[in-house]
Amino acid sequence: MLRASLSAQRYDVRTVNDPEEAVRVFEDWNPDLVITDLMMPGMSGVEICRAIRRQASIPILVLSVRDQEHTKVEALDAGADDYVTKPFSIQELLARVRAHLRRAPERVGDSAIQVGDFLVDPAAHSVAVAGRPVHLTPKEFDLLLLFARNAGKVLTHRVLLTAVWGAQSAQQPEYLRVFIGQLRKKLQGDAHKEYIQTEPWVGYRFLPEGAAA
Amino acid sequence: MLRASLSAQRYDVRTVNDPEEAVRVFEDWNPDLVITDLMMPGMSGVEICRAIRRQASIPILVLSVRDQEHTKVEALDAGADDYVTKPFSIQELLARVRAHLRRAPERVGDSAIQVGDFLVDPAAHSVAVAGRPVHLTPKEFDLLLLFARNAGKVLTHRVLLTAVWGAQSAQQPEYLRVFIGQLRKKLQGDAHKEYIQTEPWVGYRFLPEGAAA
DNA sequence: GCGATTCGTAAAGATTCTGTTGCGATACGC
DNA sequence: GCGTATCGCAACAGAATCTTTACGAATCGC
Repeated sequence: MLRASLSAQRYDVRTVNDPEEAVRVFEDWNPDLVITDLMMPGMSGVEICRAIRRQASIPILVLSVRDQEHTKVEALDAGADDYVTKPFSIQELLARVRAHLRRAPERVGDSAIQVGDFLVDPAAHSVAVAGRPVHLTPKEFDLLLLFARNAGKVLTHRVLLTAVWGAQSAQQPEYLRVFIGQLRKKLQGDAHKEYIQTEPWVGYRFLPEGAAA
Repeated sequence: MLRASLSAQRYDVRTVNDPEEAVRVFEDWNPDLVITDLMMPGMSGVEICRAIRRQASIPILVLSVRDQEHTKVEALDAGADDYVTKPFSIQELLARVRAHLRRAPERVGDSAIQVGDFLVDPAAHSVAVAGRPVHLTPKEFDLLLLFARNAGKVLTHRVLLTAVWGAQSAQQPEYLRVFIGQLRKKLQGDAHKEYIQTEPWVGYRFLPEGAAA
């Protein structure tokens, strides 16, 4: 029924019945949005959220009969963007889908980013600076990815912290100081370039071209 | 109660009671997320969504006692990103807030302003005068941004002070004197132009084209 | 003209932020 | 089970910014 309604709105829809098929279709097809049930044979919806989040940043909409608080919180914190309790109105669901897709064009895809001296590949979790491969830990990588996607702009402490460490850590700028330091050290290499500028009281700015140190 | 819960999570919260105050606080303060009731005296939540969408792309979360399908659809299509029906669980609301803020860095929206000799870019926190980049501290930048957005108009002391230092500092014109002086010094460069004019007993006027000194 | 208020400028003091280091806890692979 | 890599967290010196004060010059009302 859901499928029919979505198709009627001229969305291109694929339905799957088990997690394995989901993974396969997901990788082959690169959807713009995922709607999943919390109860799936073999893998919970929460695990699905996490699995998708590792690969892509598309909106995830979770459906469930369960209306319990902690279930919702868990799913949302695992990366879901919305949680709709059954039974739900089709019109509402379509409106929510529209709302999430409205944001879609603003989202940078998960393809590799090349800016300035940098090549950042989210899929491979690899980074190269001026041709030289650099090994980054997951948190360092998240940080750099965010910078690469917003090259030239100042990212505030709060934005960086919420994106990498979660909203509850938004008041801990110590983390940032430490990881910015590590990133600078790893990125610098031989060239005496300064890739990450400090904007005191505000945040940091990433210059992929580098600035004379 | 909502305010207390959000503050407890160390969010910086402002509560308003009517649409006019909402607009004022919104413009002065530039929040990262808005939570609004659908029922407000004087302006419907739907209108609020539209009004905010015209200016910014931050997430809007609508609360309401109304659980009717067409109400939800209307709000979501008007620009709301989420619709939560009362009574709701605080934990769920907090989780939804986290989910929306997680997306925040992808929406660094404000576009640069170009007027006269000036290029002011809020996203990059950068300023250039006649092509020459100028470094400004945060307070200086806020001040210049306000001027750039109101080029040619006289901004009163009170307006400037409340915008940059907050309402409680509206009676401290010393701040202004000091910072206007610093701005003039930094902006002037070689060209002997006067960009900020004093309007005695009233305030200051910004002329992006510059006037002969 | 004269007093009162405001304005411009400089500098010192206080405050907050930043970069760095180090250590223990935890998770992971072998 | 063990070693390694990563993360969270605290402490510190140093830097950048903000606040406050002071004083001469300019402006206004009378």
